[in-house]
Amino acid sequence: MDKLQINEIIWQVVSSIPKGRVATYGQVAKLAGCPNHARYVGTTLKNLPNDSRLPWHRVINAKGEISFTLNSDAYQKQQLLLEAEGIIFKSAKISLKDYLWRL
DNA sequence: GTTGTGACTACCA
DNA sequence: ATGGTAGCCACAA
Repeated sequence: MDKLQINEIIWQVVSSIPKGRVATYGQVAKLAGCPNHARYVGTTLKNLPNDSRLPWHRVINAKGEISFTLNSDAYQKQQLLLEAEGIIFKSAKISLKDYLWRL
């Protein structure tokens, strides 16, 4: 299993996250058949071209937060994309964890 | 080969 | 609940 295939699987898993739901890096790694590679998922997403159609914004960390430094422009961009899908987590009662992708 | 780094996690105090 | 820490592992320099 070479790494190009791993990337393809990761892309496939990410693209299969239902709209309006989110998944953690660990979750994606696991579904891709690579437990303990949560970090690699992040690196992979980082390498994505800007015009990629992949819903990378639906991938968050295990704490149920966006994995960018708070209020960085990348952070705000992701938050915007999420809100565009109806994922609002600024509310006191609702956090990103409430949108976790469950099978 | 070695070292440092990171869009991560699970534990533990 | 919260912060620190130790695993984790691919990748680039």
